[in-house]
Amino acid sequence: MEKTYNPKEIETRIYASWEDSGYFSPSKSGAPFCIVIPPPNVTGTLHMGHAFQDTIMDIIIRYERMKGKNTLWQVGTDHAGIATQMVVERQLEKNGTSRQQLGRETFEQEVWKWKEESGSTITKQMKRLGASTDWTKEKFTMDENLVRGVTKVFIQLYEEGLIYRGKRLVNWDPVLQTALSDLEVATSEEKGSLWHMRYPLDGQEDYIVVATTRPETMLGDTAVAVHPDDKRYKHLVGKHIILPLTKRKIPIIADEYVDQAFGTGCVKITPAHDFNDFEIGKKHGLEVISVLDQAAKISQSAPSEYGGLDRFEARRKIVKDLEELGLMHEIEDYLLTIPRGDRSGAILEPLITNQWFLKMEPLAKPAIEVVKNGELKFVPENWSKTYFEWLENIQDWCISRQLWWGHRIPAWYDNEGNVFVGENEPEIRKKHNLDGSIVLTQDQDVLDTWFSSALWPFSSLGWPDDTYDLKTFYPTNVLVTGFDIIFFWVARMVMMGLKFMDEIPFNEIYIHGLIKDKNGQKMSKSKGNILDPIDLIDGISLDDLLEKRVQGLMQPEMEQRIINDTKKEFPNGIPDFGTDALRFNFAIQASTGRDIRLDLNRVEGYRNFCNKIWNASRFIKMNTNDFELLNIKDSQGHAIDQWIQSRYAKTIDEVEKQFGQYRFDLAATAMYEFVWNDFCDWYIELAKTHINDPGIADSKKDYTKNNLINMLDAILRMLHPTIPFITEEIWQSLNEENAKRSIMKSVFPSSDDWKTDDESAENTEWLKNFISSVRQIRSEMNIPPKQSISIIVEDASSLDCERLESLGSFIRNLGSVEAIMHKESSDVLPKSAIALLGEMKVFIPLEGLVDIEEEKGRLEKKLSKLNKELESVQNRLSNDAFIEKAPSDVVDDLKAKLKGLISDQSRIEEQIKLL
RNA sequence: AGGCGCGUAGCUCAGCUGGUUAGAGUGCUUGCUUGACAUGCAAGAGGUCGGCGGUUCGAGUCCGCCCGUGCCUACCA
Repeated sequence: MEKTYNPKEIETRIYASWEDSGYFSPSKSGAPFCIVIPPPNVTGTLHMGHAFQDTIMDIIIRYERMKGKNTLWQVGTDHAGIATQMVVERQLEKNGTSRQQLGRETFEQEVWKWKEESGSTITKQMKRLGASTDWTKEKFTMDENLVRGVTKVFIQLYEEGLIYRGKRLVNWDPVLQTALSDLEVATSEEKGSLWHMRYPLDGQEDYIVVATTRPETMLGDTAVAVHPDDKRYKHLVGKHIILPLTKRKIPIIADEYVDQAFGTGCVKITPAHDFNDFEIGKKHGLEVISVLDQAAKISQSAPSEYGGLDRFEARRKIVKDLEELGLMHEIEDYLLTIPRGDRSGAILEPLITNQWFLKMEPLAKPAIEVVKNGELKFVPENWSKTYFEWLENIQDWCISRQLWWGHRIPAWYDNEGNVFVGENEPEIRKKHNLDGSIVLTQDQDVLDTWFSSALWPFSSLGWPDDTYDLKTFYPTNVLVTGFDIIFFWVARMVMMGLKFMDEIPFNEIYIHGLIKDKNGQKMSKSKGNILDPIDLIDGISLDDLLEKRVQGLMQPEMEQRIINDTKKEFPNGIPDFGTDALRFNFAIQASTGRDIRLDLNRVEGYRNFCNKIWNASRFIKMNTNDFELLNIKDSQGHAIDQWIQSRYAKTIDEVEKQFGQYRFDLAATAMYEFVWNDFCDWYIELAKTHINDPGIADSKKDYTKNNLINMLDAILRMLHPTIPFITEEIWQSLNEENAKRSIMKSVFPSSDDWKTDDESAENTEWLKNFISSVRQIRSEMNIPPKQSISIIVEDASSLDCERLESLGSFIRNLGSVEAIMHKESSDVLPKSAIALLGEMKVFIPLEGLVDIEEEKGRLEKKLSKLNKELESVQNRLSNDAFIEKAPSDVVDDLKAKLKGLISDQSRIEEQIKLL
């Protein structure tokens, strides 16, 4: 072992050896256990959220693998239609071309090229994180079998009447020029205006006032609506107004949808450009006039002076024109909800277009049922509520996208517009008996990316082929994901799994929190607060970090702020913490909360933890002749050995319990505390004394030496799922046999492996308390650590005496005590500091060491603390209701405690008097 | 508007079905070049658990209201 812990060197070397070993592949023995990865965007990079999620999945997989399961962590990436197309288009733009100039086929080739170039980034990052995914089975959502799967699913759903095509109002992104599903709409509150416009009544000199946030849509108004009970307007229902600028005569209708209290109580109805208006239009048989084209420019169906104007230019012109006509009643500042595309950020436009839809209700019902009946569980359970809420109010899913990158919709049209759905053109011709004279053209659209992602749990395992993986691993065991994609992905996978596999895709859904920055802000490129997990692993200079954060900013005006914030938060850049430290940090932060704030100070703390493990191992190596296990006759060992074993057994039970309920934070805490506090701070220190005690026979010491090695081995195996690299490195160096194997294929420890001797364990607890008391006095009395002291004990029980006899050397060593004396009744006690240990008094003579007054002060402080507690205990015990109603063991415990407190109190008081 | 979550030490967070003196990491103070580790060791200070009320023998924990804060869903022009 190297003298210093150097994570980087260890980690890259070890990952390569794992990959070569083939250990990530299923062992094909034992019960199957499988996780499919939420496929990241193929051209993306790994962010902190991925790193966190991957760490959790890897902990689970490594744990189950060590438990002897036949494990598969199925890995792969998503083609991410919109995101990827956008990136490539931006690149083309830089090179002075566009997808339109290239044409569809060339463009697709360009995307594939880009995918090949950048697709490995995320893979490389995952490897740095130690992900034990089976890379030989890596899938991509546009792989051959997945394409076949998507087609098969589409055809079947179409044939069952669940997929249909229709001219509907959809969320339209005028920048990307594609339809989006409801889920891809991100609404934000933004400042705007509410324009109150006068609409002249037909044949009268009067007008009514309507309010709108979007005056440009007035060109497409086909009615004005009022509430049927509204007395102000009752007489106008059935009459008409003359729509300004277009001179169109449109009716005044009555509909309960109208809120009388809002604005004037009159609503303009534009069925082609508003979802509500569309419904009202349908109900009242209104004309649908679309006045915007796909780029959100005014279309030819509007008066020619507006034709071709961008929607916002049109707005300004219309407002101006109405003002000139004296028809603008009032303009009010207004806060409104703006729908934006979650990818492009463009303001969306409700637009009438031909799209493909999937009927959701029949699919949603069984998906609700499996969670209701407990077949499928959310962890934490509460998330099922969110899941139900969405599924119970589900809308049909617009699955077509006007993109070039994705799964092409398997539908063809003839010249008359007849639709044929099938695997390919020849098949369709055969099936429908269409001869060569009939021209068929394929639908130009592709499917929503989530359509193929919904099949992932089975398509990634080989479906529609009947593969070993599919047979063995479906349904998978657990899905690990964030709450932000419960609708997008989780619910849809459940629906598709039930529909096409007749089984749920996974038994449990573990929903974890989202990684936020130090200030609780979501990490995003635009905020400039993103961190690359690799930069926490390898470290990064401030300059490099700044460069990364301001590169390719969408809003360059943010640059200065980002630079300032970054300089403030990371004045010296980020140090290299290593993968294991980052993983341990993720594990210990993985509690049930929704936000996980990254705190580099904590990561540093866990880097120190790794360093601690490293050095403890070095110590053991040095003290055991290179981890050499000795032949021993002693089967029990010393009390300290029994104690650490029993602590270990408790810890491993705790770890298993917490892993079982996805509380990686509690498991990690238990491991941390055991390793550092129990093993390093106490056991190793005690073992030093034991091993170096010349009065003890080597045969006795050998047990402890072996125990150090065996405990280390068990600790490494316990820690391995969480911090795989350092544990592998040390474990392989334990002996020659290990060097040829891997800790990842070793057995996860069990408490059954350790006999625990409570009596020995208690002796050691007593010893710890004794040493702590001495140290406490030394420290509080400012007795230099090197200065040896003598101690005198009084009122020692026979057990105390026995323990002092057998464990005295530890006290002398760890407390810098030169002599321990028993006070005889005739002895005169020198002025001393006192500690109480049960019935026993421990005196430290202070002559020549410290001021007596100081000890007095110390005791008085102790006494006042004691008195406070005593008071509270007495109060409770003097309460009859408590005695009567509280469980007897609680009462008994408290009574015993009272006794102890009273004894301590009187003894301290006595001592104060003595001083 | 509805739903969900959060508010515990300076900071980042635990605290399970209510029961000793509310814990950890980090930071802070004091003392230590201890033969594994100063990425360390030992000791210590620091909290009226957001507020008010209720249930209970007993509340950080359960209930209600309020304040602050975050997220999700929804058709107010």
